[in-house]
Amino acid sequence: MKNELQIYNTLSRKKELFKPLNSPFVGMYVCGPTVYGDAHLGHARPAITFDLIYRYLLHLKFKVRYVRNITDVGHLEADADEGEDKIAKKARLEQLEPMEVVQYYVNRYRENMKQLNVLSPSIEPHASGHIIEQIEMVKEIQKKGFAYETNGSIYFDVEKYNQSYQYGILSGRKIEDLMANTRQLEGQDEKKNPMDFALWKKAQPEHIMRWPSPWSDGFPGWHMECSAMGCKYLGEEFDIHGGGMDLMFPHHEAEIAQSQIANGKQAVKYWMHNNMVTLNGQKMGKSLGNAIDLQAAFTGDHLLMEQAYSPMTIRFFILQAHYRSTLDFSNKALQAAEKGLARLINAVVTLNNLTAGDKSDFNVQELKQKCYEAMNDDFNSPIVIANLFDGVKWINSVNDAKASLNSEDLLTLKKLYNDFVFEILGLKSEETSGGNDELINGVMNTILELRKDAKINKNWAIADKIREDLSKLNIQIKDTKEGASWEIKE
RNA sequence: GGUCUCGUGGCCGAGUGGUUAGGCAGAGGUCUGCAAAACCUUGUACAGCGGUUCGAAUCCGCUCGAGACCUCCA
Repeated sequence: MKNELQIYNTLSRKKELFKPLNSPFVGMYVCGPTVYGDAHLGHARPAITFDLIYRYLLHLKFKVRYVRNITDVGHLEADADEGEDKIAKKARLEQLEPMEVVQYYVNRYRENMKQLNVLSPSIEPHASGHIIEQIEMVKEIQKKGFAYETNGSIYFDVEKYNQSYQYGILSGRKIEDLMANTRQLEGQDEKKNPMDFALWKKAQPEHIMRWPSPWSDGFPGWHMECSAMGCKYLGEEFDIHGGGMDLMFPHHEAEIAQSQIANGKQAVKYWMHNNMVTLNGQKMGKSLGNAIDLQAAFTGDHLLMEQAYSPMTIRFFILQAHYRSTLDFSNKALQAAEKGLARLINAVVTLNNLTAGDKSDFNVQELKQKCYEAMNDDFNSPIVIANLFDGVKWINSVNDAKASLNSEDLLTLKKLYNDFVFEILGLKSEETSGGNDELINGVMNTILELRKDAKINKNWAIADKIREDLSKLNIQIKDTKEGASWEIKE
């Protein structure tokens, strides 16, 4: 039973057996970034979560089309500048073309993703490149009678929708509660009901990003893009739709309603939502002003950062928590992740140098089974990692000649770690600085030779001076049975 | 205010009605000329109060506390 993949479906609020609509093909759509600023630690969460899922599905030999959009139009500012697009606002402030801003942040986002070893999705569609598809979808909804026009803007009639379907099934909301609780915002007077959402917005004169439509020169409402692009690239029905929990309502709820009306069916089979990264227990978010940019985390250049943390440390840190739990950021936690990751990676290096013995002292098959069971249980990466650490003890004891593995088990173990550590968890060993520099390597080898001679001659003063002076340069000498090696410390 | 989630040892973080999570830190040890590094061993836990049960940290109720969504948000 646990040999089959179970996925927690937000829609049903329980784990379900994963059965793709058209196995072995899998369609997966994940809400991507709005490119009006740099990605922060919070953005790394869905990126890494769905990268893990993508990698595991590929590992299971599914043929996955993974679509992750770039939102470059359509998000309205909440407070000031009513109706002004986030991208357009940023552009005006910086005197740039909107698409220049988009390109700039897309490039930086991709660079961050690459650093985190996040695989590129199969398709990364821009919302601005799919205006026609969005307009067509709005037309369809209008034709079915679930949209109405006010002053050139089109709104979705939630109340009417709720008469035939259930608005709020994903987030567990009831329309009566929504009626009673939706806040009064500017511009609401165009709507029949406060909870109605915009499908198309007429652009104000100063609004730069605008497109012609049957109703007005304007831009699509921000829920439209995912419905339109998901449908275009994955079909009217597809397997997985992911995103942050904060998108559940209203964004995903609106998507469900739009697609239901436009296509006459539920678009998504499995809804998956990752939880938030928190800082001191509070959600990290751009608008909350407590976000730490990924770049700042990588360089340590931030008030809250005690040191720099490598992209792999960040990745490992995120994978050490289950994707549906909140994850609290702290220097202590990051430092723990950094050391734990080093231990794991070192063990893999050790493993690859091990030689087989005649007998096996460990049950490698059982370990392998446990790793797959953990992944099959709704992608439980923390359990996978815990299992891998159990194996680290084995690896080290074999390395210390305190135990042995026969050739078959050793081969299985090597494949297991290669598969899980690198392919599935997507970790990679980060080359220690200087390791590729021929000049430094040559100099260091000479120095270590001299120190070795000094030690043979019991000239401890020289040996220790070399060690201490190098240490001041953040070069750490490691004496082992096999001789000395060196490493540049952070 | 409404809806929902969570509360695990010094820190992060899994999980389960009865059996060691794991990592980091701390302590002890091996190695070493001494260190460091590495490796080994290892204690401390399930917010509080009731209830169900042979047995609950795990199920139910209440209390307290934290958070998310209801508005842009990963």
